[in-house]
Amino acid sequence: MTARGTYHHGDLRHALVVSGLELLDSEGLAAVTLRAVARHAGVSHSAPYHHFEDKDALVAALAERAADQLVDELRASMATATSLPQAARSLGVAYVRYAVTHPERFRLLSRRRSPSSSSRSPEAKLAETSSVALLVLLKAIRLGQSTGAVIDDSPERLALTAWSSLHGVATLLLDGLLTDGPPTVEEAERIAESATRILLQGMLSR
Amino acid sequence: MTARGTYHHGDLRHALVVSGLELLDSEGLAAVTLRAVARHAGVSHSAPYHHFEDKDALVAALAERAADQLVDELRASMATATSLPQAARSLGVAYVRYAVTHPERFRLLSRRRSPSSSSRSPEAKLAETSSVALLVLLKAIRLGQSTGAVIDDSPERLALTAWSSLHGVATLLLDGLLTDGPPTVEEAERIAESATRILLQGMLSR
DNA sequence: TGTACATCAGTGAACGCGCGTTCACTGATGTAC
DNA sequence: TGTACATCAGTGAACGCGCGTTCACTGATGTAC
Repeated sequence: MTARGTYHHGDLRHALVVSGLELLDSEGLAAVTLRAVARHAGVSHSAPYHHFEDKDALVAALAERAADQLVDELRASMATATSLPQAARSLGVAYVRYAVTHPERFRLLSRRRSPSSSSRSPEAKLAETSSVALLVLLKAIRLGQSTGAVIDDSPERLALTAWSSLHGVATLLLDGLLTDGPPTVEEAERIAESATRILLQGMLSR
Repeated sequence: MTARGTYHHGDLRHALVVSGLELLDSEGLAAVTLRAVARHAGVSHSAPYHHFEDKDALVAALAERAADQLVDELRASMATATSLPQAARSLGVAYVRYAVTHPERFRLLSRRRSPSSSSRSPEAKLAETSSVALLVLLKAIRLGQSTGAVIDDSPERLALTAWSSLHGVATLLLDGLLTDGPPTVEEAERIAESATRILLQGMLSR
């Protein structure tokens, strides 16, 4: 039986990821160093090398976890929707809410791909994240077009425009440019809902 | 008479800013260290301290220059427009074009305010940058509303939605999520124009 | 159940690195006479 | 025009720091018998 805190056999990898996420959330990506993560987990600075090839691999694991979480929340937000437009609206709000409630994780996911990065996994996850959201938007738009409710434009272009707008809302909220002081979740949801509504209006036939 | 390269009396400060911007453009913000900038300018690593209080002050100067440049380009883009909607469209394209042609400068300007940062100047500039663009959007929207062409919604909300969308387009383009590979200026302009057009449609009365 | 042993997760000293910053200096610039 | 001098921009050695990574080690875990 492993005493708590020794981490022998198996749970240190998980503990390091948790420590890394806590450090990321509280002090930002720059504070996520191998030594700081090990320190935070109560372990020597060389211990992580038994679980991660190098620092990049640890950060990649953090990004992967963050991406999983975002995907889960986006999926959950759509679960209760009873119509596709409503699902799209919930998705938009959930996306922006994730950014505001987990700003550093959102920034980590938004980082550009570094050339020749060690692991491709987090990038793949990010692409998947985009795909999940874009797929819902596309479905809503195509359905709307088939009933004549949505204007006759390229559905991909419409979806990308909506997606861009939500990403812009999220980014500007994090930069503090849309609110006085740090945005509250309520403010963020209200702004996201408003933006989504205007976007939907712009895509409806007249 | 000062020999070229000695920088005695006056031009080193400027040369350091230029070196810093070149380093920023070519290798990103992480590569912008005091020592690297001095090296790039062909000067000892302690020379910058005669012109900048510390590293933050240098980076602040880079941000200020980048903000000035962006404001200039936004203003120039509007100069040739003959109508306010056209001006708004030009503004949107110019904003996204700046982001794509100067990605690292755009990221520097988009960074969140650091708490208790040394100089307030770049932040003020960034706010001004937003103001310049938002002001034009607001003017176009209010004029449109006065003639009944634009829907009767909060003009501030409409302007922020448009602004967010453009910022999102710019950010996603830089992250490579809207194109295969690095976006070309032509792709960026086309996407920005398309997004702006859809947004305008959404704001027109039916 | 007990004992010998192989495995391997975690340790801590050590490495080289580049960083920001300080400081006594030096030598070019420009001014007073 | 020449000379003495004050100024101060740029120098280079030095500092402490935290980083990523390596490596010989040790001691707990779990297995073979």
